[in-house]
Amino acid sequence: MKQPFHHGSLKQALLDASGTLLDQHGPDGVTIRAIARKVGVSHAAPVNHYKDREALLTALATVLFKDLLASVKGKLSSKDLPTTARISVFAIMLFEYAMAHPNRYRLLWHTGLVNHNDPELLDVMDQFYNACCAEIAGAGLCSERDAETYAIALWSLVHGYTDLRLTGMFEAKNDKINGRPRLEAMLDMFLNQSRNKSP
Amino acid sequence: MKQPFHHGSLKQALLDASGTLLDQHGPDGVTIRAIARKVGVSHAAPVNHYKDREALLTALATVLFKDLLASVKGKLSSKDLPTTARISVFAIMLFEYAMAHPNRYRLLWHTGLVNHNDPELLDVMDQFYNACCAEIAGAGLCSERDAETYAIALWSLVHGYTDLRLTGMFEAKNDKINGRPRLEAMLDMFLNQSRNKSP
DNA sequence: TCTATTAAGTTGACGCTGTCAATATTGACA
DNA sequence: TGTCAATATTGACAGCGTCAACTTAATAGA
Repeated sequence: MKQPFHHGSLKQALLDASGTLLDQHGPDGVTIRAIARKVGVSHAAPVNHYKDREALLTALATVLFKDLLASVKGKLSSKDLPTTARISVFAIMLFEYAMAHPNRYRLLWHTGLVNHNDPELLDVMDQFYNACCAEIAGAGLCSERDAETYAIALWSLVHGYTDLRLTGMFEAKNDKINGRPRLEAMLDMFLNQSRNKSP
Repeated sequence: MKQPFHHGSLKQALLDASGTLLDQHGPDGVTIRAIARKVGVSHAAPVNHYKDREALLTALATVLFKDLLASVKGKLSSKDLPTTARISVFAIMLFEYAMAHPNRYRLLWHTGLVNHNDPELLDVMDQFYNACCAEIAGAGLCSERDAETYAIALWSLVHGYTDLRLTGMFEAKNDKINGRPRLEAMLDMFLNQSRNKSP
């Protein structure tokens, strides 16, 4: 019963191995054959659990996104933070995740490898978006009418900076002020300016 | 003299074919062998002009980036616009370029295919960054000390929204307000808030 | 003008990839 | 025990990037 079939829980093992390969060798290193080798199974075994490489990487991206969302939500619910600080935490956690696990963050948005129309992935991304909107709405930084635009702007700002930075942008320049300090300065700008606005 | 060698100007022909393939089939469709077929040359001919696939795609990305920069600069110098409008033009042109040529925009930032440490590409990206900074500095929306942060924030905002949108984000939702109108609303927010700030 | 040199293009091979069809094995259930 | 379906293996195929060996062509020097 423990090992109901030949391998047992190959599906999960494939996901685990994929995650390791992703961290070590980047998205391009996560090949079906490499995964199979790592798990110690023949090169065609994975097809029984995932239709093709895209399906496997989409599943991996979904798991990673879920983890990220969970840890963000966890951190936000555990601490009792002022509303604008909550937004910063949200943004900074995203950025720090990407810096700690660049290849994971790259996979999440890799259109060539991941199917962003997959319902499961779409669902967790939607939850992420809603969490972002909730933070903005809760902060009361803008009119309710503008909340959605505001939330998208925040997400775009963080994702844009993160993505640019992962390509190496700004690295050659003032790298002591770039990175997280730069992000915090941008958030400061973004949030403080809003506070100066009358409701 | 016109055709100094077998093919003549194979190097340029390879670039042209790559551009067409990119538009039609996306970055993954731009394979060395497909390019060679399109030009009508053997599969190993390109190696005489580009060390490997990465070198070829990096050259293509450099050309595309140069074109984009030129058209942005052209538009900005031709019209006599108020300073904040100039920033919007800058941002909107970037976004519209990506919407008109999604695969080109994807290639520009595709870390797996393009070498973002290439000096030529680095140079044109630097020019782009400097142009962005110049617009911000010229607008006088913030203290000189904050200009760099402001410029990076603007670029991050536009790139982030563009990139998220290219993955299909926000498409299922209110798609009449998303896209360019949403970007304009975000820019409005971003710029107007700054104007309310005392100097 | 003839020849030597070198750049440019061809051919064929290698190992890698994803995917599929055919086959073998295993566990579960009747 | 015997059947069946799920699961894994094997082998094949086409496509890919890249390299080495070879052929062709254009230029440079005598």
